[in-house]
Amino acid sequence: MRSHTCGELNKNHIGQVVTLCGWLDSKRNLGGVLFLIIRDLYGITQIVVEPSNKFFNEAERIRNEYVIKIIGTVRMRPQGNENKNIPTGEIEVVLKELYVLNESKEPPFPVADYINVGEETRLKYRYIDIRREKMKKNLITRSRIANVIRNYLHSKGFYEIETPILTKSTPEGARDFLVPSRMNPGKFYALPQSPQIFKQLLMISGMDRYYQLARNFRDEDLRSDRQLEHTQIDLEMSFVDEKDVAQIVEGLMKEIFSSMGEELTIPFPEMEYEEVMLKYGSDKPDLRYEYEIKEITEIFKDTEFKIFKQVIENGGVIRGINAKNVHNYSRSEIDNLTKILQANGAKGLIWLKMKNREIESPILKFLKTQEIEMLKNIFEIKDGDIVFIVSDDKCNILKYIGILRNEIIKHDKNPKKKWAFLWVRHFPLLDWNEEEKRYDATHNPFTAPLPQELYKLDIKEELENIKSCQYDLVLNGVELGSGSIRNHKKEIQEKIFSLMGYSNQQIKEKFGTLIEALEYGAPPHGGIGIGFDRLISMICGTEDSIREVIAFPKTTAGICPLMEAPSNVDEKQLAELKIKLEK
RNA sequence: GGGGUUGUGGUGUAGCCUGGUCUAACACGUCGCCCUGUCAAGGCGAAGAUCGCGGGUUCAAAUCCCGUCAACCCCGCCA
Repeated sequence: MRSHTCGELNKNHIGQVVTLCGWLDSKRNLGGVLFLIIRDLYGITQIVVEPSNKFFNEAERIRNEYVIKIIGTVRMRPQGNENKNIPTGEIEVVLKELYVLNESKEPPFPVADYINVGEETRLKYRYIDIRREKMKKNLITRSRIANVIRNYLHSKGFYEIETPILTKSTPEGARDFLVPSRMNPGKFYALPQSPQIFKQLLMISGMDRYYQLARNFRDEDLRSDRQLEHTQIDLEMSFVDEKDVAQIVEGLMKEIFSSMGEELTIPFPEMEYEEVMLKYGSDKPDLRYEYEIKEITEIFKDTEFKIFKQVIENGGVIRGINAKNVHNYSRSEIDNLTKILQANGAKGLIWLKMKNREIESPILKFLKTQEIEMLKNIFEIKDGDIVFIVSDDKCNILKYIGILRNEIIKHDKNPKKKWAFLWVRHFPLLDWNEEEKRYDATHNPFTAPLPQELYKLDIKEELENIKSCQYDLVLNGVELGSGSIRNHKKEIQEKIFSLMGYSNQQIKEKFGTLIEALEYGAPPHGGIGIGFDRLISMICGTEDSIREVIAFPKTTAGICPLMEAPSNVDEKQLAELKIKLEK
């Protein structure tokens, strides 16, 4: 139907008669001469219509977004009239024939990137929104990266294996989406929260290396970085340890970023969970920035400042961060910071400034010269720096310091790195759930304890101290992926389930298949799931919103304004499912 | 489940705090006319909004109050 796309013509095509198809992007009628700009996925091309042209009247009539086909001759633009901003800017096509393939109503918003449009309108007319450059670019990037992932993993011996969408409800973390079964009235399929059990079964099958760009479903409230369904780079490998998995993931990330023209250094830095919490107050610190937390409890062991004194007497700690001199914090900004911390349970926030070589602080009168000197040393305070200090018990302080560091980062516009990857390793295996009076798996119940920590499974006091083979991949302060070496021994897996409060009966009902499979020669195995939407949104720079890299996302209320889903269904459909709706 | 922000022609915003001057402003888009080298074309003109919806306060409500709906952000939740 067409000889070329709207993005490829240049001076090498001069003299050729070409056929282009696309949408009318804009029309500039100068009275005597008429310019039509035709657009398709690949670009835009200028069409010239002279008044003598028999299609002039027809060309004047067409409106934006009409679908047209044109035949014309490529020629050089007159000197001085080239448009350097577009690839086809040195040529234009002189119209010979014009066909309107379809008309269009006036679009609800102009198809132009520089026009701001509310998200709701964009989603309702997503098919028009996607005609715009940004959305087009994001979706193409997404597809290209998916291709890079597939090629890379295949080159490393992985096979993509599809797992069921209609499957069984398993008590993982989130609420399941349920699908009633017509052939088995009263019973339900669940949509998978992740292919976790299937991929472990595939390892037991001997598939050795599995991956899938898998859709995961979770019936929980949405956020800018959360949808009801999301895509995950899901992979699992047999006969591996943590290093083997890390190597594959690092190679994969390097390949992905390199395809976008970004060079990554591998291996990525790694930190123990305990260390990262102590240093950054978060299990997903943004390491594009350097701000490090310092322990200063010892400095104040003889302090006269009441609050610190009390904290220390109660076994608490005092920690602080030098926010440097990157931002001049106003009084109201400090107040605001204090409020944020107080909202999270902190008693307050102490600051310390060095201005013209003099230390300023609301608690200056309580500070001894010796203490000030020690603070200067430990925080390496330079003129203009501001230091923030919080104090509380050992547990709460981690939270405050994490919040504090994030707030400091918000005021710093100059990251030291563009991409800061980090492995956080050896998360605790179990977490006491006071409400339910049982242990939760901190990440995933299939995670194996570190081999040297296995003995602690039998010691009640040690249960919360068991370190696991759980690792998270963090990028720029975002939890990008999470994985572990799994339990391949039935006895250990059963023990962990029972610590999580499941009776033998329940274990059999909920996880029977996996437990049984573990008895038939399950190899040591492990893997990871990486958030594909988040990865793409970071690469596309869409400010944390994964909706910008998903063709047809849902609103925060879980509604698709385009399809108007969810919707009512016929009585007949319900009757077939033996379901009655109560009014 | 809780908190916050927002809702004004087709689109994006101003006006709201401090009610009257709002007969609702601006930009883009749309429509008409003019214009032979534009390219986010330009000039002149026009149409287009009962200010999300419902109630209340008031002589008077886009503006204040209550309720409600929707969108967005956050907490809870999301191994």
